[in-house]
Amino acid sequence: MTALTMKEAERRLTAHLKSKGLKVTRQRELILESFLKTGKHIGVEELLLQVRRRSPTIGNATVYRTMKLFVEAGIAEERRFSTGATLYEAHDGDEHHHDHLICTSCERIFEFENEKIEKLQDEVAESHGFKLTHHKMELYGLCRACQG
Amino acid sequence: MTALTMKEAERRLTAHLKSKGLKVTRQRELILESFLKTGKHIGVEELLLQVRRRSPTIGNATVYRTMKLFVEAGIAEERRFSTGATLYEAHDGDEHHHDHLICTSCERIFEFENEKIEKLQDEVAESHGFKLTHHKMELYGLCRACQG
DNA sequence: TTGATTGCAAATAGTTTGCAAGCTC
DNA sequence: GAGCTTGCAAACTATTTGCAATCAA
Repeated sequence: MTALTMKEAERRLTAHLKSKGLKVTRQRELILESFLKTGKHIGVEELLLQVRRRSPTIGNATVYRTMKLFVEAGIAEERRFSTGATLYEAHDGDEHHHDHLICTSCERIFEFENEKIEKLQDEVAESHGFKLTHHKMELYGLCRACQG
Repeated sequence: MTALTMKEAERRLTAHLKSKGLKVTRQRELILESFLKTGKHIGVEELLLQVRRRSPTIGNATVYRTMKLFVEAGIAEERRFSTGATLYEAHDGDEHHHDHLICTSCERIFEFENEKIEKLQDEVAESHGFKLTHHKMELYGLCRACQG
């Protein structure tokens, strides 16, 4: 899984902004940096805290708006797990899709890839006449550490 | 996929209530009836409308509380699709789990079962040391009718 | 009777929106 | 300078909670 680099992310962002007549702002760059730095599955609240360390007056609306922009720009993906709040993760953009294992006790989230499952999903979709665009698979249970 | 009958649902509900020292009330029975009658994937708001036709003063909090109870009693399952609000569906309770195909255009939801996928999921979980309790799989795309 | 339950209203969590002031191009 | 953006506060949506009155066992 190739990680999304800052360089590549900036490229996508500026391209997207330009194509929409939007602007590069200090806030957008700050949020992008914090977002990429903080790794997997970050929520708006946590991201806001990160960003405010460097720019204390930033508003939460800005972060919400910016994360949507990142999704449109192909930088971030939105995830809504059972736990309520929306989390974002960096969108690497290669063909390898990954899914999630979620511990219902400690709430930690692990990732996995499985090509066989992906293939079966395609088959299922096809047999129902569906043209698939994306999917979500989440396995819930107890992780090793929480099985006591 | 055996449908959940009213009789079976009532049995599960009274059993659950008894085991917890809770009570059978008019509201709980009304909500149960409306819930089972209305078929797949109903949200609290819609359910509330149904129930209020027969008992106009029922409060939404009661419906929320009752649906949680139904989940605990093994009568209902909670589903959070990408579309925001939580939907409930009847929990048949046999071993066959089903997943969803969701049309991103008309928002219709189709169901499917696939044992091979389930088996692979178990393998994945095991290889990560997880003890699985449940899962969610949603395939998004265009249904036959929406492919033009 | 007694404790669970209800309806209501107020509270909360997460997110969105309106707007005047401030930036970016 | 034009118009996009921001921060703030208020609005909104979905859900939860406190509480006095009511109901089931």
